[in-house]
Amino acid sequence: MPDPSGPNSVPSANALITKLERFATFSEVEREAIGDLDASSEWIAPGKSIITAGDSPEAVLPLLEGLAYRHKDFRDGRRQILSLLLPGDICGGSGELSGPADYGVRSLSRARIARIESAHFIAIVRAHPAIALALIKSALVEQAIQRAWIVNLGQRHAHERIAHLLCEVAHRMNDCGLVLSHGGFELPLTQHELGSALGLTSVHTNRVLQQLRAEQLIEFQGGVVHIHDAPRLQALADFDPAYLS
Amino acid sequence: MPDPSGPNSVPSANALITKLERFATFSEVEREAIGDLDASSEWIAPGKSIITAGDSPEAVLPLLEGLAYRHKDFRDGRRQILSLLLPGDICGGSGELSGPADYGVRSLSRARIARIESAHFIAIVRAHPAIALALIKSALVEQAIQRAWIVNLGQRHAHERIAHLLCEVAHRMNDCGLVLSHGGFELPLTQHELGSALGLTSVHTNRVLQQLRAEQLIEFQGGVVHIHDAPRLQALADFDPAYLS
DNA sequence: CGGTTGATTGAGGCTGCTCAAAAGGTGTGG
DNA sequence: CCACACCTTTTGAGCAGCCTCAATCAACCG
Repeated sequence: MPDPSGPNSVPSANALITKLERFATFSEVEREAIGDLDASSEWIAPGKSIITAGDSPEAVLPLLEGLAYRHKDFRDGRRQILSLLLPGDICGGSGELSGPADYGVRSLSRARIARIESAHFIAIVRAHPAIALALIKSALVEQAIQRAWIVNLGQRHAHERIAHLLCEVAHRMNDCGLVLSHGGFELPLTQHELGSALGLTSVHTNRVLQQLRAEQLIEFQGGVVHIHDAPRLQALADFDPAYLS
Repeated sequence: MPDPSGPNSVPSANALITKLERFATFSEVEREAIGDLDASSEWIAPGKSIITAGDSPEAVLPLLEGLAYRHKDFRDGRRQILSLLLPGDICGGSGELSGPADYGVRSLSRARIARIESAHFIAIVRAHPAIALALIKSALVEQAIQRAWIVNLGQRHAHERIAHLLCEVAHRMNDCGLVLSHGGFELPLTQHELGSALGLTSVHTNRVLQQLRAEQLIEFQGGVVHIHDAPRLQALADFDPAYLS
């Protein structure tokens, strides 16, 4: 049944469905239940706030296109980036599902965000066990990623931290089909932001990036990452991609 | 309908049900679906391995009584404690739900662990949307706790880290009814293990604990924690308990 | 009482931080 | 097309929080 491309016939596959289908097989009924998120979606410019700490959007906000990150800011200026969000990831939510956000979310690039009202989201989960299971599995993978960050911040040295984060992102970008033809990928973080994800200052991040560049391991410029020697980078980071799936 | 205390009539309330009921209201049907975990449970001595990294237990292992922790070990001896597990928490699982464990789990005290076969667990989730939702909410809280650890490790100084972790544990212990009559609680970690949770060496952990003790903030000895000045400790840690529920 | 584990103390060193400034890039307005 | 502002990257110098190595002390246990 090729090309049912009449307008409004079949909702276009969106990043959320694509991601959840990594964890479960959905029937057409379930795909329709998640529905046409394009309809509710909105484009956001780079660097804009999607969720502010303390917000209660009363909805679930999946990221359909573009990149974003969660972050926690201190009053005194310290800032920690908590996670990088790729298409299919859920930026956050609240309402019946959870309390007000304990973090903010910002777009890294032009990004498209959908909006599923909390009550509707819960109704979907109640009605479709396959979706509930996929969400649980997806949450478990997200926990594994967070554990990897805990290990990174708690035990690894600066160059190991950078290496590990870039290995993780490279894999996740690949899963999202976001690796460019020449093998690099777009990651429009400043060195200051990269440092905030790694628990390092921008000064130190800069110096270590220069070392890694000098060793022909990676390149990080203009918001594009090139990994020149993946095996050596993975060895340096002690990276094992098993946790990402 | 008081006291149906005939043998094998109503499964005794267990810590897993108690925890999930913080997130949803269960009917008797749902409580029975989770079932009598006592039957499948086993006591484990302190300091024993419950899950070994790389394991695939093909089951979900809820902690019913006692304390445990997840940890990741490096070949070179570095170790990071990833989370503290209290009664009601799920130590881990694998099988259809997730890949092999990327972490190990050890008991901190005498502990009772239940075992729910993966296939059975998935059947329960499929059949009971209320349980699925409670699991999702529970996973979201666990993610929030992990984010707090990321912030701790990435941005806070040693004394702030210790303060924040103890605030978190005090709250969670209280939720589990594990705060002792005199206000303290049992946390049988060595200073070395506490350091492993905080990304610090045991030597530095020791010195900072002495400072906090000297400032009349806390006491940490013989596996028992006393918080002498909770408001000041929370201020030091910039602790806000909202994320724990 | 020796052995083991954990807490404590000391001295010295390194990773990563702070403060400060300069250099390079980019967009805007005159 | 230049001047200017702004942001990011880069570099330098000095400092400090935390680490490493090592030894001692205290408690518990067979």
